[in-house]
Amino acid sequence: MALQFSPDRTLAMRKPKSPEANRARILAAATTEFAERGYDAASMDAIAGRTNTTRALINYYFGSKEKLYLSVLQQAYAEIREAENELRLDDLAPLEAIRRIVEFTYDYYVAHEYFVRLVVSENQAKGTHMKRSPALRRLNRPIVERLSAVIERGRAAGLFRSDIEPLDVHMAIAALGMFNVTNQFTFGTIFQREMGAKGDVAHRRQVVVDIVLTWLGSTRAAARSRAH
Amino acid sequence: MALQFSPDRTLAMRKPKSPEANRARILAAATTEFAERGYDAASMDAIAGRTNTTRALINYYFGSKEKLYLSVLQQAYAEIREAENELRLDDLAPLEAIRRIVEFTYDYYVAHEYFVRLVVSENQAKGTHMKRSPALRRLNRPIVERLSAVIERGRAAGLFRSDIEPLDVHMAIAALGMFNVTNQFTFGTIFQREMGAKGDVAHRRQVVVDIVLTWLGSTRAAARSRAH
Amino acid sequence: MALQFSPDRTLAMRKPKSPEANRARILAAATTEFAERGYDAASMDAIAGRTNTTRALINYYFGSKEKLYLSVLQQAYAEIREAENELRLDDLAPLEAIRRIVEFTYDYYVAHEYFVRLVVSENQAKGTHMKRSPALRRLNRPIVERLSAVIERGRAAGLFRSDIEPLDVHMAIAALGMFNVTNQFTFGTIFQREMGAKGDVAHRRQVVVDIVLTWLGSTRAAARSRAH
Amino acid sequence: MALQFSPDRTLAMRKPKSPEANRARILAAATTEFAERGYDAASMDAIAGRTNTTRALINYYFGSKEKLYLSVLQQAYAEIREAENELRLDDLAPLEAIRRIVEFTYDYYVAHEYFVRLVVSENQAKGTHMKRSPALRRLNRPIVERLSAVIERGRAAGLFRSDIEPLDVHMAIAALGMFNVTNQFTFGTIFQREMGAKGDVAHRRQVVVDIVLTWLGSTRAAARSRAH
DNA sequence: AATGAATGAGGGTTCATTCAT
DNA sequence: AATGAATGAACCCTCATTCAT
Repeated sequence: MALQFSPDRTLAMRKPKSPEANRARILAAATTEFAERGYDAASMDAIAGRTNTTRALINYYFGSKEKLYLSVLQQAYAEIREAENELRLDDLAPLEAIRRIVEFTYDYYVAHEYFVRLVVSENQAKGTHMKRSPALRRLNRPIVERLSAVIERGRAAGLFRSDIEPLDVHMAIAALGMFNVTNQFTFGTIFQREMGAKGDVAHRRQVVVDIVLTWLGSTRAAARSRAH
Repeated sequence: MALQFSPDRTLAMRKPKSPEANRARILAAATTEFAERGYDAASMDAIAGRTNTTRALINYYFGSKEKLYLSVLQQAYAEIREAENELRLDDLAPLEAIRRIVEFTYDYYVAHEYFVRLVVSENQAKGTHMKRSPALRRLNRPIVERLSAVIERGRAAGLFRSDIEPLDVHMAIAALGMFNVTNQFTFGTIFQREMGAKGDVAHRRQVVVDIVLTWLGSTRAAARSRAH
Repeated sequence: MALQFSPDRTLAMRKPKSPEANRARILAAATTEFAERGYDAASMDAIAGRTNTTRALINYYFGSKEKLYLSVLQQAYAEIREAENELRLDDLAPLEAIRRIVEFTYDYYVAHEYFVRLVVSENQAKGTHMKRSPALRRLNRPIVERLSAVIERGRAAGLFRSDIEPLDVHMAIAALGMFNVTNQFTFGTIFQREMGAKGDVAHRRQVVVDIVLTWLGSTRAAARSRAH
Repeated sequence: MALQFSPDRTLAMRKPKSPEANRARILAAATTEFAERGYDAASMDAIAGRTNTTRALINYYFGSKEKLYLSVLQQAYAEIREAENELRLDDLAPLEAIRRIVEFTYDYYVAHEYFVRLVVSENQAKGTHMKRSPALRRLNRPIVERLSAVIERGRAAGLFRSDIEPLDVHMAIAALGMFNVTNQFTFGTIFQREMGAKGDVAHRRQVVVDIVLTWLGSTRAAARSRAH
C-alpha cells in the first residue's frame, strides 16, 4: 500500500477524469493524516492539501469527517485481513506455523505503522467511531481461527499445552508486536533502546517468537507449579 | 491499591486559598483532559472549565499549553516511579518477586488508565514534547534495575535462563500489561472480550504472569532448539 | 374542504415517467421547503432530497433558485385564486355572503398554512422577488371584486354602511385570518392560547365574522360619533 | 431606540474601553440583522461587520448565534413592554382609552418595524428559539391587563358589550396593526395601496379604531342576531 | 498576583452554481 | 435530456495566546 504520493503526479490535473482515482487518493491522504494526528486533531484541510483538492470535495465524496475516518479504518482492517489470507500455514509443522504467525504479525506492524497508529487512535477515542459503524463492529480477524487450528494440531501432536486459550495467544502476539511500535518513542527515550523499525528488529522479533513458543510448549506440570 | 483512581481528585473544592492549591488543581484537571483527548485535541478551555478558572490564569501559571502538558507528563512519571519504589522485592524469593513485579505493573496500568493514555498520547505525537524537555529526556524508571537484581538472584539460584536481557523482560511485562488497557476498545469489540478494568482481570493478569515466568524459567536447551 | 392539505402531495412516488411529473414534484417539494424555511434559508439540496433528484436537475428545469421560488409563489397564488372562484356568492343574501367570504378566507389560511408562510416570507424579503417578476406584479385576486359586489348589494338593501371601502374590509378579513396563522407561536406562547389549526378554531373564526359584520352593519351616525 | 449607527463613530477605536458599550453595539447591530433577514439567513459576519468587530468577539460576549438572537428578542419585547407602561389610561374615558391603545399599538408597529419583523421571524421559525428560553416563555405583555381594566370600566358604564373576551380584542388590535406592516409588500403590490409607514397612515389607523370601537360598542342583541 | 477583553487563525460543514459529458 | 463531478464562498464556532490593567 502506497501512502506516500508524489504530489507532482497530480498537481497539473485540475479536474481529474476518474472519480475513483480521486476517491482513492483522498482515502490514502486521509489514512496518513488520521494515522499521524488522530481523529480529533486531524484536519480536513490538511487532507485536502495532501491531495490538491478542497475540503468541499472531500465532503462531497465522503459526507463528513467521521464517515471518511470510518472508511479509512475499514480499509485498514481489510488490508491486514487480506495479508493474513496469504499465509500458508497448512504447509508448516505446528511450531513453524506459530513462528510464521508471530513473525508475520510483528513485521506487519513494523511495516504498516499507520495501521497500528489508527488502531491506537481509535482506542484513545474509546472506540467511539467504531461503535457507530455496524460494518466495523462486525469485523473479525481470521487470524485467530487460523491460530486456533495450528494450536489444535500442535496439541494433537503433544507439542503444546492444552490449557491455553488461543485468544490469549493471539493477545500476547499482538501485544508484544504492537508495543514495539506504539511505545517506541517513550520506551526508546527512557531506556535508550531503538524500537519500531529501527535498531535490531530481528533480535526483538526473535524474543517474541521465543516468548510465545516457550509458553505454548511448556509442560502442564510446570504451569501448575507456577500458579501457586 | 485503589482501583480506578481518578487524577481529578480535587474537582469538588471550589475556590482554593493558595496559589499552590490552584496550581495543583489545574495540573490534575489538565492530566484528565490530556489523557482523555490527547495533546492536540485537548482544550485549554476545557481544563479551565474543570477547575473553575480561566485560560488566562492557566497561561499565567504554566506559560503555555505545551509547558502545562510537560508538567503533566512529568508528574505522571514521577507518580509511577514513586509507586515502584514502594515494592519490597528483597523479601521475596526470585520467582515470587517476578510475580509481584508483573502483578504490580498490570494492576497499576488498570488502576491508572490516565497514565497509560498519556504515554500512548505522547507516543502518538512521536515523542515530540518529551524530546524538548530535558527533565523528561533524563527520566529513568527504577523498575528495570530492580528487575535486573531479581533476575540475577534467580540466575544464581539456577532458576532462570541466563540468555535473556532484563530489558526484554521488562518490555514483555509492559507490553502485555499495556495492551490490556490501550487496546481494550478495538480488541474488545472485535473479539468480544472484556478488557481493561472490566471482565476477568484476575485471569488475564495470571496469563501474563504465566507467560513471563515460563519464559524466564525455561531451560537453555529448549531455548536453543526454538532458535532454529 | 380538506384541512391540513400538504403541498407535498407526490412525495411517495419515486421515479416519475415524464419530465412533466418531475417538474410538478420539484415544485411541490420546493413549495414545502420555501414555506418551511424562507427563501434564503431554503436549501436546493433539501428540495432535491424531498424529490429523490439532484440540485443539478432542479437548476436544469428551473434555471436558478430564484426562478424556482417565483414559480412556487405564482402557483400558490394561482391556487387561492382558483379556490376563490369556486365561491357561489350570488346565491346568498349579502350578510350570508360576507359570512361565507370571511369563513372561506379564515379556513383557507388554516388549511393552507404553506400559503401563508410563503406570503409572509416574501414580505420578510420586502417583496424583492415579487418585484422582479412581471407575472407576479400583475397578480390580482378576484376576491376583492366579489367582495365589492356583495357590499354594493348590501348597501342597496340598506344593510351596510356606505362609508367603508371594500379594500379596507378585505384587509380586515385578511389581517384577522392571517394573524391566527402567522403569529400562532409567539401569541400562543405569551398568552397561553392555542392558535392556527389548534384549539377552538370555530370560536376564533366566529369572532372574526362578528367583528366584520358588526363593522359593516353599524349605522352611519354611530360611525360619525366614533370619529371624534 | 436608535438602530441606525453612524459607523464613523466607532471606526477609529480598535479596542473600545467599555465592554458594556460594545455589548450594546453588537446587540443593536444584531437586532437590525435578525430583523432584516430572519434567524437562519442572518449572518454573524454581517453583524460583526456592522460593529467593526469580529465573529469571535460576538461569540465571546453572547456565546452563540442563538443566544445572541434570544438576547435580541428579549430586548425587543422589553422595549415594547416599557413603552406600554407609559400609557396613562386611567385618565381617559373608556372609549378614549381604547382609542389610545389602538393608536399606540398601530403606531408602535409602524415606528418599530424591526420589532414586527422579529416577531414574524420567530413565528416563521415556529417559535423554536422562544421555546428554548425560559425567560421568553415567561414573557407577558401587560397591555392585555390594561386592556381588560378599560373594558371592565366600559362595561360598568354600559358602553361595551360584555360577551367579548379582552384577549380577542387584543388579538384584533394586534392583527390589524401588524398586517399593515407585515404584509405591506405583497398587499401593496397586489392591491396597489401604500402600506406600512407609507401612504395615508392616519386613515388606515382610523379604520382600525373604527373596527374595534364599533365591535366593542355594539349591542348584545345585534351580536346575537349575527351569530345565526 | 491575577484577569476580563480581545483577536487572528483555523476548525468542519453547507451552499448554489457551473460544466463536461 | 439529463447528471455526476467539482468548486469557491460563506457558514458558525473554537482555539491558544496576548495585553492592559
